Amino acid sequence: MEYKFKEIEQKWQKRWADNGTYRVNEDESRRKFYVLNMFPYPSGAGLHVGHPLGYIASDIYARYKRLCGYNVLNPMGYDAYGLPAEQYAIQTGQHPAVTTAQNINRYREQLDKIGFSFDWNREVRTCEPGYYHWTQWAFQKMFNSYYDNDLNKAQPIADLIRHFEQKGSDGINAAQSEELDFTAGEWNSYDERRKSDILMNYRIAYQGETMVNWCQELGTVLANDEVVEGVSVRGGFPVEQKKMRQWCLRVSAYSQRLLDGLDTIDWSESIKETQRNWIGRSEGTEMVFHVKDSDFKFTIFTTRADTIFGVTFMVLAPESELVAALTASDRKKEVDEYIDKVRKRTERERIADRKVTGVFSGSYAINPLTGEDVPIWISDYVLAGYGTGAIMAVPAHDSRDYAFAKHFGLEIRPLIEGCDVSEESFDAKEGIMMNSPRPDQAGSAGLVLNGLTVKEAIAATKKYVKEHKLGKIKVNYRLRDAIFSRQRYWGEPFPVYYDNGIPKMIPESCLPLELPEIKEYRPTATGEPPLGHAVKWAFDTASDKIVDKSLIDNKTVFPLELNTMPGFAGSSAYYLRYMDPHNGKCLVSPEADNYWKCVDLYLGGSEHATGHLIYSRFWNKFLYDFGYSTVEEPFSKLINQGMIQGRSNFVYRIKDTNTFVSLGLKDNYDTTPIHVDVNIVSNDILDVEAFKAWRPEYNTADFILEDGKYVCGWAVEKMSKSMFNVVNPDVVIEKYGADTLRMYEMFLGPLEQSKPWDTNGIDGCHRFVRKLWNMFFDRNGNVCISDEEPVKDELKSIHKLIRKVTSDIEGFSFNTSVSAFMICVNELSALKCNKREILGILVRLISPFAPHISEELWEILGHNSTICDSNWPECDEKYLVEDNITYSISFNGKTRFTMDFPMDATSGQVQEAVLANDRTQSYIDGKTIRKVIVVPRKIVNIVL
RNA sequence: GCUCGAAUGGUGGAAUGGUAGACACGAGGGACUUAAAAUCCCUUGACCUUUACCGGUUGUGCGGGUUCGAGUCCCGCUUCGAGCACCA
Repeated sequence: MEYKFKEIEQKWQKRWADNGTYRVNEDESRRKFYVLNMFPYPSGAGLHVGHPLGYIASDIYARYKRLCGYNVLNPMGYDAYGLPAEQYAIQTGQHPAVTTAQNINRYREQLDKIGFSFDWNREVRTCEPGYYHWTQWAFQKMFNSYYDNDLNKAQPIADLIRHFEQKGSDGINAAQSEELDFTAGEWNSYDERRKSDILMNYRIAYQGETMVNWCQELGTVLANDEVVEGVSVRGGFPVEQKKMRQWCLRVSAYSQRLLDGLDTIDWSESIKETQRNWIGRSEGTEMVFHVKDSDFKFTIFTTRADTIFGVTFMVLAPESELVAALTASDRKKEVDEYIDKVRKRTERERIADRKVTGVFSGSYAINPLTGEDVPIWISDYVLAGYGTGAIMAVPAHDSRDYAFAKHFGLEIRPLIEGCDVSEESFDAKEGIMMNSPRPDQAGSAGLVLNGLTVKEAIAATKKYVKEHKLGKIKVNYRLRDAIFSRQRYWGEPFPVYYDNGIPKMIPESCLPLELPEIKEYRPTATGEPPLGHAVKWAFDTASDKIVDKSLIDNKTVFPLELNTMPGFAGSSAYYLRYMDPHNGKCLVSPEADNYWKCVDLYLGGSEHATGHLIYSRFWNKFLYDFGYSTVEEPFSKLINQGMIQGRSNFVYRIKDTNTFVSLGLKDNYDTTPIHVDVNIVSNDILDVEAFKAWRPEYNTADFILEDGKYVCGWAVEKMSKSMFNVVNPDVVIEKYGADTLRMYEMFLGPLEQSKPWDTNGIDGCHRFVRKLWNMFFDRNGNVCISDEEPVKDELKSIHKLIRKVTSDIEGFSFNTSVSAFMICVNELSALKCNKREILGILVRLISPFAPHISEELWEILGHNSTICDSNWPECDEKYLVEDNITYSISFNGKTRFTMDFPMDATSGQVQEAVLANDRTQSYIDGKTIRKVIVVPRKIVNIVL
């Protein structure tokens, strides 16, 4: 009988949907397993063949786990807020909600054809009020919390306020933007605005002044990669560095926990390393420097306290608040000019163009150990955002300080024996220290490091600094707080209103605050974000939501926050929402959360290593602190599937003609390669007629063929429209069916590796699927299943497969499973096996990979229930015992001959006493064999 | 510059330290067929030897090392890819 994949696949997809086969509920009597894919942003281009790779892999795992008896949660949804829909709206006026819904429908159509076991009943969309309710809720919780460094967790801000009222800032060890110092009396005397400002210093979601790339013309903040040479990429408008009040999340408070958590989860080492890098923990010393002839003092951060005797100048970041205080009056003009110049440059430009620049402030600091005067400079190689924005410069042992010193002719004082600093600095943290001032010298202050190793010297200096109260040991992190405001329309509105300019939360009972309709998606004429167009919304909603309408009498200021949240807001806790997606009372019920706990297997691209995967870990830790999430790390195992790249095809046009020459002959001509649509090329052979019809200009094209064919060239490139190398899964399914597509995507190569989509190999997988199908039918197309007892070889073949596929799936080695299926089907076909028992095992093993055909064949085998409700076959090792085992006998390292030794069928042991033990040395025959090395189940080398 | 990966036939890729190249594609040959499609069988790393069978040499980016035995482990390179990058 013919394998009609289209009918079979439609039949089963319909049946699964009608019967709710993949609906899942919390069931305390069964073990749970939570499989999750990073949900997609539904783009207008639809899915290409690379998108489903991870979904297929996770679906295989989910189906496998289900057959193993687990209650599997395998949900899918959409990250629906995003820039493309908004930009499309600006161009066309089409509401982003409309385009997004269209795109989602298209995605769903495409996904449904692939035969996933998603529980669509649990779908979430981040742009729906029922969903973003909980994004807004979490934001409010963060606003109402601070991070207690002693307890190492987030706490209600009310506790902090109570502390301020009773004791002021004394005894507070909280994550903060800057160090504040006030008494209870002072706090109680502050007005509301002052109190609000102070609390912002501690809140986990806070408003802060941050440096941003501001584009006046576009009316928005731009990311660094949207700015080139001081102008916006889009439009070419000038961009300036500007301090702006923005909502931020105090992610940095969680730095240490984010770092420690990495040791508890099963992620790839490379992605953990990326995150460690991003968090950037560095342990060092903060030291206080007094300013000469002044009461002023400032703090620097260094990891090389040992180099204190090599300090020959200090450097401040241009943005540092210290600059104004430390600039001498006669240097003010030059300093101002320098600062002005620096301000115009974006951070990116600063990094790209590393010319040494700087200016002398006119002030001197006093080295706390030697009492020496040290000139204070200002330069943009010091960053305001890291450490204290000020450094002690040791040109001999830091390459950046070295470059600066060389450029401005400052002293370079080496501290390590035998190092040569005439050409470059000696940065390595190794060697023996020298050049400390002698103990009897003025300024030695009793610390002599000479003769110590760098490591010892760092420790000694730290100890000294601590004992003499010159500073303290400090851990710094590179991780910055996340800027959480966007001047956009298509995002979650902030549940925030302003009362005389003081931000306040809309009552929780009034959430969600819904996004209004607007007519114009650009910023307003007055420079407000797009939501500024929704004047009525901004006032009326506020008055609806806030009981006291008298709060909004001042109509010169919008009472609602007009910024929206960034893309990562909605994707930070969606895995929790899937557990209980329709709950209107809370993000997730404690019962559901307690059952599903965390994601057991998370699949997604590695491009989210420093974005989503940090933010959602932070978000979850925050929720965990308040008991809203039961597990501290949300994703216990992470697999990063590789990207599927495009495989482009080229034709070669002879210059200035309309003649195209085949690949093998192109070197005889002067040709230009031209991308050709991969859909009219098959196995690199061009469909010449389709090519002529492709574009009008090729209508009259001539061809120089080889062997009667036009052979195209190829290259691996990103899959994109402009390369004409996009392959749509629908087209593949139309031609081969979903089961073949699924098999082939897995067969293509290791899951975590990037690889090009090469349509050439798909025939092999299709052939395999058909071969499987044909095993169930005789020559006349009638079902031909036998109830005879399986023979030994059949049992052996199928149990080998059980063992292989089980371990492959557990190890995410899906490509080798597909090979194993092919081998097994070939073996069984050769044996003309049509035994019901064997085939039943076979289709169950294949079902996670090719669910439709498996269901159909399962039915043909006479089962009433779906294959999803069957169980995973178990391997019985007794069928795998070899009859005999071959040993190679080596002589001086060369294989001389091989011998077969019989094996005991029940014990699996070799029936030769002399070979009974593993890896033993034995003497077989006093004359010739000296040593026997036994490798179990494999080969035995007998060295003569 | 730093960190992490990777390197195996014409191609995608297999190989708990134990017969390298499974499986698949492509290619070549053959069977069936009026023909095509489909299907099936054989060959397929390179080189040498042989009429043929048999047999041999060499071979996993490069150079060393450990081992009876290395694609695999260790040391030192080369190249490619990814990420971070003035982080004191």
